[in-house]
Amino acid sequence: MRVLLVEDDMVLGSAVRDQIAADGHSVDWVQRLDAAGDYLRAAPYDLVLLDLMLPDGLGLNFLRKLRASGDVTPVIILTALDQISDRIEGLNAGADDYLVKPFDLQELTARLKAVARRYSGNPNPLVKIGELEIDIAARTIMRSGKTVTLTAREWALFEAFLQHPGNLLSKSQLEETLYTFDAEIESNTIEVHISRMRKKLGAGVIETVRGMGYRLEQS
Amino acid sequence: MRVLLVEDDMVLGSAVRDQIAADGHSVDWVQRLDAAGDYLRAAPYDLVLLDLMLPDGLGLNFLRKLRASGDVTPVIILTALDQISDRIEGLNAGADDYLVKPFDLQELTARLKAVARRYSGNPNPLVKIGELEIDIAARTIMRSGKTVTLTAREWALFEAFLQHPGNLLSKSQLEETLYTFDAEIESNTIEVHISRMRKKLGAGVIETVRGMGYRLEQS
DNA sequence: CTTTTTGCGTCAGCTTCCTGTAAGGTTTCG
DNA sequence: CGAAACCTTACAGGAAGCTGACGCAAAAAG
Repeated sequence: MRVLLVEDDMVLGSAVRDQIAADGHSVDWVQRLDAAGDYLRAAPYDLVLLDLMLPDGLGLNFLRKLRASGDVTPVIILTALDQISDRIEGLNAGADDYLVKPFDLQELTARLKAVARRYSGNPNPLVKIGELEIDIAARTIMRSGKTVTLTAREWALFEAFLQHPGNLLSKSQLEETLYTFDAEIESNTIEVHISRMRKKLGAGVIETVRGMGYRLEQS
Repeated sequence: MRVLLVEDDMVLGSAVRDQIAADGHSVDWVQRLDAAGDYLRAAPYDLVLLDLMLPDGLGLNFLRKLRASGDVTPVIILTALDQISDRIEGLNAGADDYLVKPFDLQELTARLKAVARRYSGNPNPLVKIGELEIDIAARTIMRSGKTVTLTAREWALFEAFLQHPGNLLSKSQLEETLYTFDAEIESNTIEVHISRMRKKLGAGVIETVRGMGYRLEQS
């Protein structure tokens, strides 16, 4: 993986560069933002590590311009700012992840791996059920090549099935995964969710056992 | 997934609660440690998010006591401390993971998933009877590799046999497992159910003892 | 801020198939 | 042989489940 490191602190920069190199990636290290722009224009990178440097918004502006220009290279921002609002601002500006200084280098390694997995090659382990390919970590389901999007509640239910493969789950069990106190729901909420999921996942994935509950098809 | 959030900061707490809810989980949010103890005693949770709040060690003590009491619920600690040694102390106290404030909500989501996944996937014990493999928790019966599906009533009867291995069960006893009230059934309902079960489970599994009742084949 | 979209709980009408009953066949045993 | 006990099949009724529609509220878009 090719990494561009934008960091003005010489000590931190060299430490990060060495760590990334030790992880087996190639690193270009620049100290200034305008130089970073040149590097990005010259060659493609798989990841940019961007130190926001000073809280004057220059780093964020750089990131916004980069995104506005259509560049989708994953960016992890490094920041000493400890306000959540700044972090969110960074993510809104188009960052993919962040690291708060001081961070330890193992954490950096972990983030690198995560981003690398997310954006390149074949990533997380897949669970296959019939014609479905499920990436639990990414919350992604592919159904014969097409992406299936589940809502939050639907995912919660689907996850409950995945965690108990082949098990029969009663409606009350499923309700408990959605609601804190078993509110003795006098309606068919679960049935409706199951119905909506079946429409997305296809028939035959979730089996009904009359009077007892539901079960996920195995393998 | 059922999550207990222990957080005294109202702003951060509500943000975290909303994020967890958006991920499709149910959340109970308490502001004080002793309340957290009550909640944990009252109901099982799949995960505890514990803010250490102040660096006076109270949160860590709470965690240590929890572990000492035999509770193994996964715990992620939230901490403002940015010293690696403090994180290690938290992990030693029995935490499963940690998040350093301020943290990104997506990060929280990722950790939730990771912890939830780490603690799932425990296979159920199997009971073997002849060529049948029975998973009582999953309410699943495998007959020479193929899944056998029993209806609600059939499973209720089968469970009665399983709970009294080798015992002879009279028809009236079996009727009582189906009808809580003494429903004085004037027909051959049990016989019919037994017949239908034998068709699914195979001959020789349920033995008839003329004039007395039925018995499940041993071993 | 207003408008539009989306998620989700509820309801009502429809469909499915479980289940109790009965009727006739088969086995067991005096 | 005959009666009692049990087995098996068929069937109707109704409970359990399915799904399109609606409304509200929250989020996203403008």
